[in-house]
Amino acid sequence: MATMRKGVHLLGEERQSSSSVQTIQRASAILRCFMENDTEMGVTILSQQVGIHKSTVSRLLSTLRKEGFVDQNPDTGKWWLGLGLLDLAGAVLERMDLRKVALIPLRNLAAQTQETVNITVLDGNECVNIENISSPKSIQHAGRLGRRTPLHCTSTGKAFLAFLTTEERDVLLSSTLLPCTENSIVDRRALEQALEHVREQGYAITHEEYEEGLSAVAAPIRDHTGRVVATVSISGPSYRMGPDQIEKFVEPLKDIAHNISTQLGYVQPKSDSRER
Amino acid sequence: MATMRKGVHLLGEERQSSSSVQTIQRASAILRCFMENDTEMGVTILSQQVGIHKSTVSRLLSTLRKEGFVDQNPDTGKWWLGLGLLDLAGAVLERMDLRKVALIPLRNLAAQTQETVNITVLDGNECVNIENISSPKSIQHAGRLGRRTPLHCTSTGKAFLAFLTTEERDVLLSSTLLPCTENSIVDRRALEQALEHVREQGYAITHEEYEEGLSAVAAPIRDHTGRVVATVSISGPSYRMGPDQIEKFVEPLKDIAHNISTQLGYVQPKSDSRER
DNA sequence: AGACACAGTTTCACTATGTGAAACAACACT
DNA sequence: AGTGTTGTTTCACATAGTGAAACTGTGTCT
Repeated sequence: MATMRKGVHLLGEERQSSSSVQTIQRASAILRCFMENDTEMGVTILSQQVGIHKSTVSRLLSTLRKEGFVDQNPDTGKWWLGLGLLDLAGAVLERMDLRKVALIPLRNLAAQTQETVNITVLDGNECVNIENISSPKSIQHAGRLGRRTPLHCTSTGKAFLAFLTTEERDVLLSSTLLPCTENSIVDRRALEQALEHVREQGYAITHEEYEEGLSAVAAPIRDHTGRVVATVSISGPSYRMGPDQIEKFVEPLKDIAHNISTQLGYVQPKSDSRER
Repeated sequence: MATMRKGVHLLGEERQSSSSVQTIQRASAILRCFMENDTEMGVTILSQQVGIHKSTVSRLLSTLRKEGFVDQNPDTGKWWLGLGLLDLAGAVLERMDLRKVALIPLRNLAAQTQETVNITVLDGNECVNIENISSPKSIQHAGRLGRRTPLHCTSTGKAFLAFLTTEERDVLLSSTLLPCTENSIVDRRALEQALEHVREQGYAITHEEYEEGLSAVAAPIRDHTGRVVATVSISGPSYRMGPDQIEKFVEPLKDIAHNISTQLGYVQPKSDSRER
């Protein structure tokens, strides 16, 4: 009673189906906490934020440091994510031939358009950025490695969704579509219509559906099985991405998507009168 | 007695100074195991490689998946590092202003030299690659994000070592210098001499000290305190990096290192007769 | 200086948490 | 059907992880 174990039982918080290891969940929560706050943090603050006793946080951090997942600033004593993470991420990236294949055409596209160019893949119901070449201009869409975006209100997301089966879409869009801006499509029916349009055109456009002032075009990349495995996108501030400008971007974008697809072994099906 | 807990006590394997959390060590070992083997792996193989019971490995993996650290190939059922790692790595990279500042000059350098260009920082007694622009040529030095290299036999390493205090060097070079090739400098005295040369020149060269056929030049980047916080390097196959070619690379390389340093707030100390 | 506040680490008793053996599934070849 | 191989789940057990409290270190008042 003097000792009342407060935070121990997380039973309340959605008991996982197949049993999970608490320590890893906690370590992960700490790492994620750094990401969310995007600053160095001390033990006490961390312990408050993640709801774990500070002595435990201290112990976890010191283990995570030994493993290279976090680092301690020798000046401030505060903690931050460690360079060991780069090593793991590098291994992930290395195994994606997609990335190697895309490198050269992507640089050309970036040079040509002077806007931010990204490659994304699908992970769960989000797009993940696996390659990012930022625009040289100072007003730019600042993408970054690993950044995740929702599917229903981004050009990349729509480029994925459009070429899935209806069943697959149903799974990915099972939760309600949250609006990100006032332009976001939140009605499932309207979305299906938009996707039909994407299929016809072979690329997807968004104007300020995800973020005010941000516009983008994306085209699908297919592998040898014909599946859409990734997307290329060009994104930038809306005032530089008007209809006429987008017009200019579309052809090079589709070309590059097709070029990369071909290198991945994709062969366009013998066209039945039009491209499909 | 029927149950004989075999692998439980790791006490033997170097008991950590301040107590460590076993579960995290194990999870980390699994992640690292993927990196070392550089392939998808099944539960059984993994359990053999890291010396943990397969049921435990299975449980750890399923937790790691929930946290996005690993992923299971739906076709093969085998495991591999997860895209969630990119997210964390992206956060690490994002906080390095160094990287933002270096971006444009680096691309120019890469375009100009047509060889692989890297930026590294120091982590423990290794260099870590935080930015890599690969050469467009098909025979190239393939750097990658997060890759670690030793200090004593790389141009980047020497560019760091040369500008540390003797005490700092003593710490970093406390273990014996292992030869990587027959050109590697393994004698501490000889290394000091080489470093003196680096200080005079303001850049470091290695010819096949780290890997047969690989040559590189590196220059130090300093921050506002004057400390060497990173290096830029150009690396490629030795046959394209002869003395005359290196000669051509040196000036642009030093320029860019200086350019980046200046952007980080470095002001060259009022030169006492020569640059120092 | 001395006293106080705050932040991080270590100790220690306690038991909840993670563990491994074994049973159970789920495939893949014969 | 039968046998081997690989992954998951169950379950009893005790180890490994936990949190309270004590301790250490550092900064900041008056």
